[in-house]
Amino acid sequence: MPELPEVEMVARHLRALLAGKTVRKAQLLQPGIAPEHPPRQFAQWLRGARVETVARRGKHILTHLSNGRTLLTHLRMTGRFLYVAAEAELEPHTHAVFWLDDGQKLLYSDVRRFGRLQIVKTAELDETKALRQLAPEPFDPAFTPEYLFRALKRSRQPIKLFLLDQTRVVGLGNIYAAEALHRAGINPQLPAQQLSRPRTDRLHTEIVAVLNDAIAYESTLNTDPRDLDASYTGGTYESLTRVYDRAGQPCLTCGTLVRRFTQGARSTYYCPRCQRR
DNA sequence: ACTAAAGCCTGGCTGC
DNA sequence: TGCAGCCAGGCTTTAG
Repeated sequence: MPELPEVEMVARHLRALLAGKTVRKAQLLQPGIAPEHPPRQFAQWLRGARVETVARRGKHILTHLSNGRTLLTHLRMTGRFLYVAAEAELEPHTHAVFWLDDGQKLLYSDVRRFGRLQIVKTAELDETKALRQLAPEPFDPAFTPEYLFRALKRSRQPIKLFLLDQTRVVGLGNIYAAEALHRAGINPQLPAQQLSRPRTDRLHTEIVAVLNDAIAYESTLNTDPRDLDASYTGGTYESLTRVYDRAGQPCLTCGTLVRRFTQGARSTYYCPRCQRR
């Protein structure tokens, strides 16, 4: 389940693999993953386009093309790219194929078809629905403790749900939201607007730190750009998790048993001792 | 304006 | 053994 650090790794690897290369031909096999475009239109916009660079915004991957368009990708839960020889068999659940001018092809595969591809004019990127509402990047100077405090004050939601809302904070998913709250010693049920200013500063620090730690860790572990999906299927972030998916096991800080409960229809993990309201 | 919940999907696991 | 039923969860859409 790629969150910001895993998407960052995929974007970096795609950049290394694709920058300067030309898409000879593209094919959309499963139109449902690109609902904005007819498959032929999708293929036409990519054919002959050179990849200028690959960037990331939140959990979206932005592949900038020489024709003034950008391929927007969101992997959601199980989306992944594979970089294989042009004559290689297609992986199961391959929904799009991009033949490159280096004798390789890029596959987009997604078992559950939650992920989405979209092609937009690069000049209109910031106005697209997918990106328009997003909060500042956690590593951007605009993401300050003041920003976070003001956003928290406007919400009565439990803070865990607040952290998952990409219009307030970008990049956290279920795993890193739980980890950031654990590191900051905050109970996931606390109403967002009740977080004090000092604890907001601490939370801000831990959000940035947990994402940075994950990126640093995955960077050392996954150095081959061709391992495009190893960063989130190879058991990387699990090594960083101190509460996520550890219900019934001792908290790594204090030994109290980690608890799990359902919040917003998904599992929240926390330590009842370290994370008081 | 805000929050809550349903729906999208399918593989893997559990329990009968 | 086989199979029904549940679970995983990011995001959009719909309902309240």
